[in-house]
Amino acid sequence: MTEKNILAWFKKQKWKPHVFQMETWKAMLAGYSGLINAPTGSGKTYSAWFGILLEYLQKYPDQKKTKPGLQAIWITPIRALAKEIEYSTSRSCTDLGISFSVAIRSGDTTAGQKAKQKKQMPELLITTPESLHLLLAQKGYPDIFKNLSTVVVDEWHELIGSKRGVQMELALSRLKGLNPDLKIWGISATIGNLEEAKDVLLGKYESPTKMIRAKIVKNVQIETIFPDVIENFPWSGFIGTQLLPKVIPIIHKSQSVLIFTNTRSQAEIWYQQLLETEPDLAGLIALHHGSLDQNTRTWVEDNLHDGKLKAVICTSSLDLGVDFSAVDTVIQVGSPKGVARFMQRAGRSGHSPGALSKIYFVPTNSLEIIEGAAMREAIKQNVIESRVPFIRSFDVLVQYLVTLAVSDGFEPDVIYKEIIRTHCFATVTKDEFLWCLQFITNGGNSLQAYDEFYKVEIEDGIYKVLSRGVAMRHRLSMGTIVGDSALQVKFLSGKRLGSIEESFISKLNIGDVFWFSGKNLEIIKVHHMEVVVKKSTLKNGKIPSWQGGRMPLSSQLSAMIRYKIDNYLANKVNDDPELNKLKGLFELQAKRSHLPTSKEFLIEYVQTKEGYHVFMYPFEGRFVHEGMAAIVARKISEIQPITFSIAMNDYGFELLSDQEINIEEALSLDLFNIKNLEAEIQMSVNATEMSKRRFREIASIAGLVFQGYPNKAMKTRHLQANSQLFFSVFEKYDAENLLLKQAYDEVLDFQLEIERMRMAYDRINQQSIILKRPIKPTPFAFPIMVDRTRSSYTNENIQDRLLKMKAQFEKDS
DNA sequence: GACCTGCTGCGGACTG
Repeated sequence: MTEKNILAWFKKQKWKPHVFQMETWKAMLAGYSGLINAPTGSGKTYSAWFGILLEYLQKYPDQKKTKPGLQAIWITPIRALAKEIEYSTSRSCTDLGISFSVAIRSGDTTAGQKAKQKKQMPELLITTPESLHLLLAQKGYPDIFKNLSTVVVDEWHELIGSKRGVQMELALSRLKGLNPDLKIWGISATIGNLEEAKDVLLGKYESPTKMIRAKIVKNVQIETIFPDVIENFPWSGFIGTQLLPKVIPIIHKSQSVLIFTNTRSQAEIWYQQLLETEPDLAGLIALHHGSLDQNTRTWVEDNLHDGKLKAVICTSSLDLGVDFSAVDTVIQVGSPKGVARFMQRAGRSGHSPGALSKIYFVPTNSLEIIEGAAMREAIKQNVIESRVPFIRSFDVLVQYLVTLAVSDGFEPDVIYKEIIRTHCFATVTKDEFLWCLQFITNGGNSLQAYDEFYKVEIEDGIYKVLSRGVAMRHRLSMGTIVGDSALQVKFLSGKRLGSIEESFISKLNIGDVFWFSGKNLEIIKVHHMEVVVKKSTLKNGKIPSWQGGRMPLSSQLSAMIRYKIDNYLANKVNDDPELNKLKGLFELQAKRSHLPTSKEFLIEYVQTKEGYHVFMYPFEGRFVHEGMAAIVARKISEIQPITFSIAMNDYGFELLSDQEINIEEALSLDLFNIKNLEAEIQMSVNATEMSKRRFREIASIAGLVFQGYPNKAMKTRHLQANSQLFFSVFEKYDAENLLLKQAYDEVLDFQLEIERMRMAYDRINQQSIILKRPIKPTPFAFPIMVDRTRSSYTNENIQDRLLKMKAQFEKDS
């Protein structure tokens, strides 16, 4: 059995291996580590898989007699993908007559299967980052990995920008420590920082590395769905069902459609309205998002795979995963927020190499139409976002150290040398590492009085967990994904439908009806984190919303939007029907105020019956705007005592006050000349409050708070309260706590996007400021104003209201 | 006059 046989097999399959695949095999056989960059549907799995197989055949030509144990590990970020990899790898073994066993190890793996694996590991183990760490927490784990020669990390672009990526780096550092010859291969879709992605994955070792790029062009065609009359299209809003009548014919003429929405509630709304307008589609369309029960989701995936569904309305839950070859059309509803995401979604259709991926873009408000043109330009210019890797994530490090202590225990010196070879922990000093050791042995400076934090003990210099209880709890809470605890929705029969948030259900009573999982449901009772429901015959129910993550518009896409406005102003509208369509709106913006070129920075000052508004439009995504708005507000309040309420969206922000604002004077202060951005932020933003919220995740990953046993989730407010308690204790007694510092750093890096803010300030300082005083709010301003009124029940506004009431009271008396 | 925001991912095994 040689390479020849494999090539012959390919021939039999009528499949000619691509150059990049052969390149990969060669590099793997020559002992390289590396990163493969290939689009989905190009055969990237086989590129790495046959490398593994060929090496195995070379090492053990007589494979039928030898049982060398675990040869390779294949990491996938989601379980659904594991099944697909298992299918294609084991099928090719059967076809080729090679004795090479393949098995999955994930949360789905039964105890029996695990026991079997323990006796005899397969040659290829397909697993997740979390399950790999669980293996590292087993007694005698080095034995499992002793013959391991290759680790493949699939979809590395998905992991690199998250703490799961950090977890991966740590596991690899250990495996590399056990076996210095270990080869590591990543597979990644195109991202802006591929070279960095490779370096982060492979760590700092001497071994030779290679980047392999499949030069396969993915043709993406974007078609924006327009309203007939732009004048009737709303200026704000994010649901977009106005255009539903135009989406229906697309569904009918397609074989199978994926409709991506940005939020779970939006998916529910679209599903509901689609059924209402087109009852014939009942049974042919389905819903898929992260809060639906796993069984429902699997059913949808299977039927989509088999081509039995005409359309599925989904969220990012179907961004990744199984190959849905039946899908020939993709629709994106609302802003795609970023180029990479949009490309990923577009790629879910037209799966064969070289095939055209067509994606329809359905804008949900007028201004958003421009994003269709911006996206087309980004793809033309090949502009794509980077995924920034985490650094110095001490929460993950602390968890990892306990993991190793749960197994056979570890020697600190050995592990320190390994972790500083990772990208994430390269700058960790000996002292910082000692801090981590202390933290896991006695809780650090402030928790020494509580023995529950004496998790790890030292025996002959080896750090070990001796308590079975600590070990069990640790195994249960491994991983870096901290979910929001939610209530389970169930029928009386016990059938699960999915989960919704406490805050939503608390607004309803027994007997009320809500729409969820594509059904109208009546509440029978709520107890023990469960909502028991029955089907309702009522037509209308409230639709739940979930407090998920908020994704800002990417800076690449923002830049393209500014560029497209320039194009419009320069009359270069030929390639983009979007710009033609926006003519009326842009003319109104120019008439009432001004349409800024990319060399201009527009500020609008408007008086309405609500008060005095200042609008600014950096077009830099809502996170940056949040920070900028706070800084501008503070600077203005230095010249006149004034309070503002602040609102923002992805295009700009608003400061509103009931007092007149001396905007000229404020501008003369050089509002945007920032010398020390970090200091400005500290003075303007309530960083402590933001960090406190951020700390919940860190406390959970670091094992400070226990999330509860499976299926017995703790209430969100308990978790929140516990982590806040630790936060306050550390603030008071342990200011040097590395986890505390990490919370502050994460707020600056991810919540306020400080680097991006810095670039935005640099740009604004190059621009000329255009101040306009429109009589009425402009098309740019309107969506931001609406955003503010919508959130009028936040604490901040209650405070405002109280103040107003107080003022009123003073006036009356 | 325009309004139904807020994603995804994972998950015990030891001892008798």
